[in-house]
Parts: sequence; C-alpha cells; structure tokens
Amino acid sequence: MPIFALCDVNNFYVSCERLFRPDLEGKPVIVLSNNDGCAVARSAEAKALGIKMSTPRFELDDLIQRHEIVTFSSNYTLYADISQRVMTTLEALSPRIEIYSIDECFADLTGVETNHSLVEWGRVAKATVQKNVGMPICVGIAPTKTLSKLANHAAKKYAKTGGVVDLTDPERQKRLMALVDVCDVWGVGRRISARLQEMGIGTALDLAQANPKHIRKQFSVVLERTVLELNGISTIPLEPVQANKQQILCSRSFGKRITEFDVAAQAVAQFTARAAEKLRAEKQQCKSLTVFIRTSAFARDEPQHHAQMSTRFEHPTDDTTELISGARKLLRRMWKDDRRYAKAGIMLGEFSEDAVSSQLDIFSAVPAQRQKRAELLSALDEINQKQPQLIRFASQGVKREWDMRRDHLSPGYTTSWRDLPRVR
DNA sequence: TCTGGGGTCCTAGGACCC
DNA sequence: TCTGGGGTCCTAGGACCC
Repeated sequence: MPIFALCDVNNFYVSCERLFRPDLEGKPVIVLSNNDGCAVARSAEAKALGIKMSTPRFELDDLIQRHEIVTFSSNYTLYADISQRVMTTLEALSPRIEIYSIDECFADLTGVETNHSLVEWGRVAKATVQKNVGMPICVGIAPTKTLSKLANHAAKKYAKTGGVVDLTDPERQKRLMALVDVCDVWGVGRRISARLQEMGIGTALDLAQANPKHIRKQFSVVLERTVLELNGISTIPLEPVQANKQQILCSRSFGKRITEFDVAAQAVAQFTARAAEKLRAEKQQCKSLTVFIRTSAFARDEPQHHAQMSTRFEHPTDDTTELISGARKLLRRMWKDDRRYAKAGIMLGEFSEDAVSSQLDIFSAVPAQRQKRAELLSALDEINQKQPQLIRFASQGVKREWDMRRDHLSPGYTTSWRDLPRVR
C-alpha cells in the first residue's frame, strides 16, 4: 500500500512576503493577482476579517483602510525562487516527490513503517522547512492522494494537530470525512458539488459511500476515481518526473481597456515573445498558434466580443519572429474597432522535440540559416534570463500603455542584486 | 473606474471512412 | 427505388486544480 504525504505551505505568497518583512507577523496581509485584480493569498488575520479568496480588490478598499491591511502585488519571481528552496529541502527528506504546484508537493512515504514514524516524518519535514527556508508548512499523510489532501485540510484547520495529520487509520478517515463538506474534497468543484448536494450527498463520507459505478454514469470516470480514493484505493499514482507540457499559454488582462489595433498588436507580440521563450526553455517547437481577445464580461452594457483563432505552421517552429507575425495576422482578422478590449492571450500547441538541436548531433545538413537563427535566439534567451526583457522585438512596443498594474510590488529580494535586503 | 493566469483531463458530437 | 452502422479521429467546451 502506498503512503502519500501532502506538504503544502500555509498562505504561500503571504509567507514569502513576510519572510523579508518580519514586521508583518501578526498583521493582516493580502497578495493580489496579476493586474492587482483579486486577493489570491490572505494571512490568517486577513481571513479572520472575512476576506474570501478571489475577492476583487476594489471591493476591499474600505476594509483595507479600516484595518490597515498590508497589500502586495504578486511577485512571482520571488515566489518561484522560495518554492524551489522548499522543494529542494523536502526532496532531501524523501527521494521521491512530485511537485504538484508552486506551494505543494506529494512525497512518497512508502517504506516508512510504523504510524509513529509517519507522524514523526511529518514533524521533521515541517521543522526542517521552517528552519532552512523560513516557510510554515502543513503535512497530511494517507494511503491515497485524495485522502492526503483531506488530511492536510485537517492539519491546517485544527491547531491541536500541530500541522501534521496521519490519516492512515480507516476509522479516523471516516470520522474526518463525516465532518468535511463534499465541496472541500479534492476534485469536487462548484458545479459538481451543487449536483451532489441535490442528490443528498453533502459530506465527504456521503461521497465515499456512494456507488462508484453510479457516480461514473452520472458524472465521469474522474469522480469515480475520487470515490475509490476516498475509500483508500489509490488510483492516482505519484508522478515524480514532470511530463512535457502540451500547451503554453500567455495571457493578460490589460492595465486599461484597449481600443486601438496597434496597441493590442504590441501586447500580443509581447505575450508571443514570452511564450516562445518558455517554448525554447522546454526544448520544444510548436506547430499551432492560437490568439484570443475579449472584452470585459463585467461590462454588461457594452458590446461584447470574444474571439479566438488558430493557425498551423508548415514546419514546427520556436522562432519568435515567425510566431509574432502569425499572431498579428490572426489578431487582424478578429479585430473590431468599436470594442473596448480587456484581455488577450496566445497559446502554443502541438509540440515536437526541438528539431535543430536534436538534428545538430544526428545530421550535419541543417540549413545554415536555421542554425544561425537558433543561435541568435539562444543568445537572446541567455541575456534576457539575466535581465528580463532587456532585449525585445520592436513589435513589442516601447510605451506599453497596456501593461498590467502592479502598484504594490515588493523587491526581488532573492533574485536581483539591486534588491538584496540590507542588514543594518 | 477597478474583477488573475496557467495548466490538465474528459466528454459529446460531428466528420469521415469503409 | 432502395438510403446502415460501426469505428476512429478531431475539436470545442466544460470541469477541475492551484
């Protein structure tokens, strides 16, 4: 029987911001999404003030003033760096981990024998991450991923657990599941939970006791697996190696509404350049490109326009120039002059291994021009990695009036020499 | 006035083929 | 004049996750 430990950082983005601002300990803190749109991370104090996940910032203005809530724009460069430190620390404690998201991983504890040592493992992991990285984590331990998520949920919710819950005992599983709303089960979202409620399935235990075949018929094979997992039957294995991406997406809401084609084209060129960079970092090339634009769904009284168009390249490519020119053509065909666009994005798909670099070894007959091009792009990537966006394509624009809002950005404490914290 | 971004997987239904 | 059915592939859209 496998044993999974789900380790996840408490209020991750907030904890990252506090790491370099210990004065914020005990104070309400929130971190906003891109464009300073919504609250996506809240400290315990902010949660206690009733701030819900994804509340738009403008609805919080009052509360922020009244309670002196400290507000940050998201600083993904910082979070990604801290995340890596957390994962490296946990990897040293369990050779097999699966990095599941920026702030959590599943560790394989198979072989850690007794219950006593399972809890002990959790305590050690928690203490080590706290000591080495300064991040608070909780650990949930169980024979399936879904149950370990549930155990983690309990570890966070009940202080007396000390942040570590061992849910390997079936009786204990049942007792906890009876207390947990079905909507808090991993894999049960808003829609499905509403339908389950109608069927009289209100708790995790109700779902565990439902007939899996019936659930499959009514819903899908995915929810059937959830039922099995709640019963201690592991159906979702640990996947330590990250699979190659199947899609790369880059999209942004604009800092303000866009009504001019040229401005939108700059933004789309910018997204495309970024996506192409990610593509090359993955050592992949793409065959398809999709562009989408949309007006704001919140502006009910305005004429709406949601459009999406794709194109296919004859040969797989990772060339920013080619991609930008393809994206621009698609945008042109969709564009309507009389709309106020709120968001745009591009997607790359249908990947294949980077032909140039693999062919370099195998064949000598790579056209010189392609090879030159590849060298140029990799030089570009190398420079931009040191200082993001130092070199740009002209089509990405200079004024960048569409750029997102980031009014409360913290310094790049760990990734920029300029922002290194000073010790006085 | 202001409402995130980046992913994955599954399913239904249409197109197409024999 | 008669006018099937099954399999496969692809795509769009929906659901979920953090």
